[in-house]
Amino acid sequence: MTDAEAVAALLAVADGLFYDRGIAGVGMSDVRDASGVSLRRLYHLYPSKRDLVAACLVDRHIRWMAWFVAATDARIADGVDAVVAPFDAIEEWASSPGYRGCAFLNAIAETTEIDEGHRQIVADHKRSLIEYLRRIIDRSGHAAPWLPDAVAVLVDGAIVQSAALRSHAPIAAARSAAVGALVGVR
Amino acid sequence: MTDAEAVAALLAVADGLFYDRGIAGVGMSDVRDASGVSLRRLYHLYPSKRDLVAACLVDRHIRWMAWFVAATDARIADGVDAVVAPFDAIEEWASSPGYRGCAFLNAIAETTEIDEGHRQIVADHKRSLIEYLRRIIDRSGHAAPWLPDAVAVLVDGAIVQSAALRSHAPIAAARSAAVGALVGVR
DNA sequence: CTAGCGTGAGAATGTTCATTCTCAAAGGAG
DNA sequence: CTCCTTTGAGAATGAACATTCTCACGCTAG
Repeated sequence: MTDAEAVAALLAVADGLFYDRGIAGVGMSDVRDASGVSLRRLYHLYPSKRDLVAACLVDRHIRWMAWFVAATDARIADGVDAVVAPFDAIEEWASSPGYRGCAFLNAIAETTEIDEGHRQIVADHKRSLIEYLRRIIDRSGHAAPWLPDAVAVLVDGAIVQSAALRSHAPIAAARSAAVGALVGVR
Repeated sequence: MTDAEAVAALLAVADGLFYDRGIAGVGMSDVRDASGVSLRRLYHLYPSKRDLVAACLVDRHIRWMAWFVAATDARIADGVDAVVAPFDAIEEWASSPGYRGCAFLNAIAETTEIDEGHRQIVADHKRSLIEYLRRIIDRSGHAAPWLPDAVAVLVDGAIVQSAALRSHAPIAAARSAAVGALVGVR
C-alpha cells in the first residue's frame, strides 16, 4: 500500500466516522480498524488527530461542494429558479440515511479549545458556499444585493433545524421564505 | 448549604462552563471547583453528568426564552415590526462577550451516541421558539402562514452563521430576508 | 546470501475523566 | 456527653484514548 493509497483510504473512512459519531466519538484505533492503515503509518501521514480532522474537513469541503453545485446546477438547468434550487438540493441531502446536518458546523460546535485551524476551514467552506450562491443568483437576474447572503442564511438554518428536529419542514419553510423574498423585490 | 442552594449554584455555574468550553471540555471536577459543591453531593443531586447536562439545558431554555421574549417584546413595543424585532434581539445577544451560538444546537452537534433525552430538550426548545415567533407575527397582522416558520429558520441560520464566521453580517442578511418576505406578501 | 531499512501488529505509556470509595469531622437527637 | 447520620475532601478505580515504542518480518541493494 503506497502512501497515496493510504491517504485515500483514510480520508474516505475517517471522514465518514467523524460525521456519524462526532470527532470526539472516534478513536484513532477506530480509524485504523476501519481503514486498514496501521497506526504507525497513520501518524506518519498525519502527526496528530487534529491534522487528520483538518484533512478530512478539507476533503469533505471539496466533495460536498462538488455535489451541491452539481445537484443545484442540474435543477436550475431544469428550469427551477436559482433561489429555489438550493433548497431542493438540501432536501435531497437531508433525505439520505445518516444525515446529521452540516459536518463543519458540528465540528466547530464540538471544538473545546479554540482550534483556529479548524475554524478557518469552516469559515472558508461557508464563504465558498455563499460565493457559489451569489454566482447563480446574480446570473439569474435577481437584483437585490442582499439576496445571496439571505439565501445562504436560509440554507444553513434549514440544515441545522432539519437535523435538530429530524424533519424536512424547516427546509420547506426556508424555500418559502426565499420565494417570498424573491417576490418582494420583483 | 441546602440542596436547593447547591442546585442553584450548580446550574448557574455548570451551564456557563458547558457553553464556554463545550460539554466534553468540562470535567465534573471543574464543576465542583467552580461551584463549591462537593462531588459527593453533586452525584447525589445528579446521578450522572448526562443528568446534569440535561438540567442545565432545561434551565438555560427557561432563562434564554425569558430573555429573548423580553428583548423582542420591548422592541415591538417601541414600534419595531414583529418580523424584524427578533433579529435585533439576536444581534444584541451576538454582541455579548463569549458568544458561541446556540447552546442547544452545540449540545446536539457534540452528542456522540444518540442521547434521546438531550435531543428532546433541544427539539422542545426550538418548538417553543417557533411558537413564540408565531404568536408575535400572527398578532402583528402578517397573513402568510409560512412566515413564522421562515423567520424561525432565519433566526437559527443567523445564530449559527454569526457564531461560525464571527460576524454580524449574517444577522443583517437574515433581517433583510425577513423584510423581503414581508414585503412580498403585503 | 545478508546487512539494513521500512513496516505492520499491537503492546506500552501517560493522561484525562466519570464515578465510587474512604475516612474523619460536624451536627443533631437522646 | 454519646451515638448516628450526613457531608466534605479528596484519594482510588477503571475505562478510554492519543501517542509512542518494540520487535520481528520482508524486502532490496550489494
